[in-house]
Amino acid sequence: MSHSQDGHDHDHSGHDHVWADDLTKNQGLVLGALAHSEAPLSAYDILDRLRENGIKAPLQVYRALDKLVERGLAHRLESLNAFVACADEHCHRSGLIAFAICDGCGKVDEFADSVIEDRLGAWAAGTGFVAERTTMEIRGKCAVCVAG
Amino acid sequence: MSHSQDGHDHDHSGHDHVWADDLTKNQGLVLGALAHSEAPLSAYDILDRLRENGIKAPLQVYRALDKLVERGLAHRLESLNAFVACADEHCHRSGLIAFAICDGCGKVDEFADSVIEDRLGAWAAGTGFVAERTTMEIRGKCAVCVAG
DNA sequence: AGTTACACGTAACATTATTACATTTGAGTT
DNA sequence: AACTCAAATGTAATAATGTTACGTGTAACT
Repeated sequence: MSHSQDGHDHDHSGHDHVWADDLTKNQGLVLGALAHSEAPLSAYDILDRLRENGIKAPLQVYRALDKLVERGLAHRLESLNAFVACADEHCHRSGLIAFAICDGCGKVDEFADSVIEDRLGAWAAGTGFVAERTTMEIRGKCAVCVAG
Repeated sequence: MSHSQDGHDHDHSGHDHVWADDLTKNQGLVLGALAHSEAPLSAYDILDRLRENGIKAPLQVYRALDKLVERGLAHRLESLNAFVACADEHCHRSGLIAFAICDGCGKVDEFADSVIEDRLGAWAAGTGFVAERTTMEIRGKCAVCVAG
């Protein structure tokens, strides 16, 4: 069994990046699937890609995704009901992240904007609303798809 | 049959507001259901509330919702897979709208912020991304629920 | 009447997500 | 080593959300 839970995996594939050394087997598989995909994957997309790795039920995928999202290693795209690996190599994302999702090619661009964050903070301060999680998704076409 | 398609409805209920005079029967029913609800409703919530009005299948609800959202009379909350009536009386919402969703009481606050809109516009201009639709949803607790 | 566009009705189905319950694993403790 | 607790896993069944396909009704226009 490669990709074991003990963290002694020797990166046999030659190009897999080790994102974190304490992922469980299922979490590693799911994050791997996301990282190798150009576009976001639905939980069932992931399930289908990991059947040969022993993943058999949706719940296994959803549980892994929960943990990955919780740790910021993956993100959920609400407007797509799909998931992506975090684009930030070291996952030091400060706060609010915005996603630009191309409806042409499916690629997702991830960016942060502190001004927007401040603006939302100001609104929250004014109304007494306590924000716990905010999602921001722009749907449209990327430059490449607009040109083509 | 009240709420007929011909627009001659006389507001028999005494407190229903006429949002637009050219809604079809199903659209009127769906918008009415949303407008009378404190919290967002899922398509199936709406379906259940309108069974006695002759609505029998999900598709009838989804079709009406599509039109209402298209016209800005209702909004879809992606992070909830649910819908709300537009809070703006005259539906003159300029552009981007943000939603603050209270996970305590379920109420949704709707607001616009031109600075955020400008910021996103600047990002789009910089990358060549053409935005068609953007969703922004803050999940958390409203002042009332934080206090309680 | 013929044609077109749009809304509607109905059934079947596809996709996304969760509940319930049993089992295994790993880490720390005695 | 045996004990124990928390976390992760395995599996089946089911719930919730959304769509496809196909036929009908209705009003406007020609």
